[in-house]
Amino acid sequence: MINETPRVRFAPSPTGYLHVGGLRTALYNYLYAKKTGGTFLLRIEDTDRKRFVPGAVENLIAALKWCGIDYDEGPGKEGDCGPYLQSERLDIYKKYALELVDSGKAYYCFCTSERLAELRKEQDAKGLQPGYDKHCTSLSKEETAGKLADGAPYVIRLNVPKGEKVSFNDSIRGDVEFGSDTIDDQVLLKGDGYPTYHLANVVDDHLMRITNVIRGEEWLPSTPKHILLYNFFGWEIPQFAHLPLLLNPDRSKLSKRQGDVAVEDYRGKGYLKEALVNFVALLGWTAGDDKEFYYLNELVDAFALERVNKSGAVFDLQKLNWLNAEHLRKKSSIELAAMLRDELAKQGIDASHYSDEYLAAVIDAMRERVSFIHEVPENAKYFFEAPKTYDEATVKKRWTAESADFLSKYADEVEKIGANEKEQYEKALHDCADRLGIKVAQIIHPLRLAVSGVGGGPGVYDILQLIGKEESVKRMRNCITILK
RNA sequence: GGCGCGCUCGUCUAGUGGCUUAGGACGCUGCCCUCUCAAGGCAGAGAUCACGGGUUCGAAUCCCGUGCGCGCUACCA
Repeated sequence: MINETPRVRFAPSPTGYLHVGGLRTALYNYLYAKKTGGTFLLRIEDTDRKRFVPGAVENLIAALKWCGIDYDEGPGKEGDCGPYLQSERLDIYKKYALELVDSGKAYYCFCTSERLAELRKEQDAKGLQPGYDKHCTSLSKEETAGKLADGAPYVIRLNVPKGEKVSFNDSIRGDVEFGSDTIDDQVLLKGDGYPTYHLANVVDDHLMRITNVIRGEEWLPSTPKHILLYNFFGWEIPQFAHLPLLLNPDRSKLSKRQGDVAVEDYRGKGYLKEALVNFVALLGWTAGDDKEFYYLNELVDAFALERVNKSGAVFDLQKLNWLNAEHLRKKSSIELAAMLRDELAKQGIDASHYSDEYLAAVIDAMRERVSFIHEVPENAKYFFEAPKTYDEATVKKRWTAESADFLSKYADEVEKIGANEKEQYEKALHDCADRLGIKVAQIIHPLRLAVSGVGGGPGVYDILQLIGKEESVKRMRNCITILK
């Protein structure tokens, strides 16, 4: 075990967006670092030039930042281990690859992709496991030097020994063992001079003094290659922890094909960062108690790597939605009012003449009834505009032959009210019902319909107070003429 | 195919040999509350703990085998 304060990293390849699975990996690394007083770094693994996406790194960093996950070292936050973009460290990888060649732990390979394809076909036909046949290890030093001098294209491959056991301990899975015969002579340095993941990852984890490698389970099968590399270099092996996968509803690895996978997708759909982070933290980890509502700082206190599960977890939108509603209810009205203002603009509703106080009051009336901010204008547009239509089912259920008359009488009463207070509206309604000798419900339901156009929502008196006396009366009269 | 990992309600999970008639949460159903819709409260349906063998007085929990699922098997990460 490495005896210093923990140093962990999130090492994504910049694909253009932050995958929610990546978010969870980043989060667990972050939580582990914060919990143990360690350091969390961000390293960008951009070693595949074919997959270069402009702006991807910036997007990734922005997404992490939005989630509240700050790194101690990384792009833009140089520590003493930079640069943190692998594409800027090419000479380092080459140096180490060559070192391995010198010690016989790696070798130059000049095989063409055609020969490799042919080899693969043969192995396939014979039912053998695919893998490089060490063909180029038979080259003499002179032959190799000659080819290199001729400028022949080459790669550098790992020289995997035969008949050995490669084992390591995983914090989540315990001891894992692989036979070296099942490990391919992995390419370490590609034809274009870039390293593959395996080389770059091991070299950087060592150089950056990483103590705990916390990454997705998809890396478990290639870990023995990494172990071999650490051993060949004579480096200390970090403690591994392979996280269970995030799954689609059909239990395959969470993919774009079956729904949203990018943090920005969820952000765009109106999910709160607090809810997303909370939800993703619970996919594969629990403190062991019944607590399910967490803020990031609480997760730091509660987190324990030993309590991470072994099996994959389906990304269940229904539970995410519930958590979003929970977090929505805990946020301040002021904060939500600002979000509501943005949302109104997005939905093309002019809210410039509404005060922050008014929007906050609308939030307070609606917050227990929605899971997302965008549902406020969607479900309660009547706080901003008079209803243009009346919900058919509600009209059928609540509007009777006498409704127009009752409502008209109530409108008369409302006009006489002095203060715009919900108690006043309520008192007026009870008085009106008493005088007419009817139940309050006979006015309330048509009233709600008149004022909101729909059958559900906050208490009617709250609605009346919010939209005000004049507007309320106007809506009542208007409804009467339309539905009469 | 090979290698590896996994397997408790539909989903996320608690459970580390007796406290378990397997607990909680989401979702679902019903009731209560109520001017409506929510929220909240209460209740309910929902898991032969993948299956089969062991070990043990006793197993969801330990061991072995089988099955199923998933991941990896690239000059992608």
